[in-house]
Amino acid sequence: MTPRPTVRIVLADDERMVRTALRAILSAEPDLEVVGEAATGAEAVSVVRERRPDVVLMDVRMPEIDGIRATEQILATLTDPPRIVVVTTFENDSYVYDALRAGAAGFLLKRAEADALVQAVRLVSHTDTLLFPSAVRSLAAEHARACPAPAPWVARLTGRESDVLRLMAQGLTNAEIARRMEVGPATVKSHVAAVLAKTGTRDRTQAVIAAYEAGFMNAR
Amino acid sequence: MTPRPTVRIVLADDERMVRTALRAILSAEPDLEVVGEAATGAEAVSVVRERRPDVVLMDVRMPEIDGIRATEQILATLTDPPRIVVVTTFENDSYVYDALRAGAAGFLLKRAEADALVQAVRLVSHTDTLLFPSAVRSLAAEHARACPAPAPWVARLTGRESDVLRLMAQGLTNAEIARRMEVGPATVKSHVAAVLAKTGTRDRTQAVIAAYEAGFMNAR
DNA sequence: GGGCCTCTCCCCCGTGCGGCGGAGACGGAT
DNA sequence: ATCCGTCTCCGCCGCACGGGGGAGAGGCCC
Repeated sequence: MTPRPTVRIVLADDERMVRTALRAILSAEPDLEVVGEAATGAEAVSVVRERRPDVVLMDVRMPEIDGIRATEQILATLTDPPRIVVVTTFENDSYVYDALRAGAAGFLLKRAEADALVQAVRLVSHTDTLLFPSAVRSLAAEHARACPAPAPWVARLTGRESDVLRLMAQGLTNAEIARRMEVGPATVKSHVAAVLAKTGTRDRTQAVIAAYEAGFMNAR
Repeated sequence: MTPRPTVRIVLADDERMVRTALRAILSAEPDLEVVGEAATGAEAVSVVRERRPDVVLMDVRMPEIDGIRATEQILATLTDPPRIVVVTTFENDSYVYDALRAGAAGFLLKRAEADALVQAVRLVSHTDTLLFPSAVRSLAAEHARACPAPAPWVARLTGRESDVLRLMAQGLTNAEIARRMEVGPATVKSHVAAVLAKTGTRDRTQAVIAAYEAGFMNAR
């Protein structure tokens, strides 16, 4: 393997014992170096600004400023910011999503084995690769929910009917749709009726709901 | 670090050169051993069944059966299945989602550095940790889109107004909502009017759209 | 006691909407 | 040549909906 440069690490956790444990694990590796610790989110921001580490292990729950906000602040204020790995106890924590949105480079469970921790830090330090607990599965499941297989009726809509439904789903009245499509209002009424029939709905509101639920609005 | 047991690996990729390159990279590590190769999805399934590796590096695009289906079959038919890492070329491949749904333990880009590859294999071989390319960001972004920060008007709705909007967004008429809430139709009309005012919409359809766009339907 | 908000309910009125039935024109299938 | 699907448009009818304006009961705050 290529000779590894030293990875400079800052630990942010409000519990001293956790920091000590992490330091012990990481310091045992010759290529990893803990260059700073912080017990609060605010402290984390200033310590990172000062020590310029390669990687930050950030606990989510901390006094004053939580790990998510601290992550945001670090990424927003520093040029060439460190890779931030968010650490938490429970994997179905909703913090996962917040952390990702905040720009965290990785996510780790506290129950992870020492070995995994060390390799995770190395991995995240020199790649754009995110690493992740099995909580990603729920993310993927959520994605599946957000992008359901298009309902059968979607394929049965004619071109104009799709256009009409799309405009309906933007809250336009029949008259507005007619103007937008440059056809007569009566034509729009016909298309709307066809859409209602094919979607099995009784009014435009239900049709719009069907469009959303079918992921019709996400397509194209 | 703890003494590492040997990680047995199967490579599945339809291009011989890719397999050769991966084998060269992985074999350079004393603790990694390539115990089999496959050029098609079907072959991958049988080779894995035969060699019982710890980790499979699976290309998505392969003849006969693609990597996703092969992953599904392996996970469905084998007890104590290997950890499967799906490999692809482009990171915004929609295969990412399919791979996760199929139960892949990890996801790697072909452009990943050798170093990252080696560590990824080690990491995935002995943890339940998924590792991931920056494509996760798009997943997270998608999640953010599906769960946008609630629009300011959401907090301004009273309890009953929220109830009414929720039922509106299920396609119910005012009369149906009234029955469902066990109040008079006139009451529902009042609440609907309040909802329209607070959401800045002009009819129930637009209100329902606002509810969907604000992630109001995902809440609770 | 007096505001203020919420929930409840009433009236009238105009209209956008959806249901019904029909029709002419174009084009592709057979 | 015939049928079928699509797009275009017409009239009529009933009603659910939304706007406007109001009102009483209960709770909360000061």
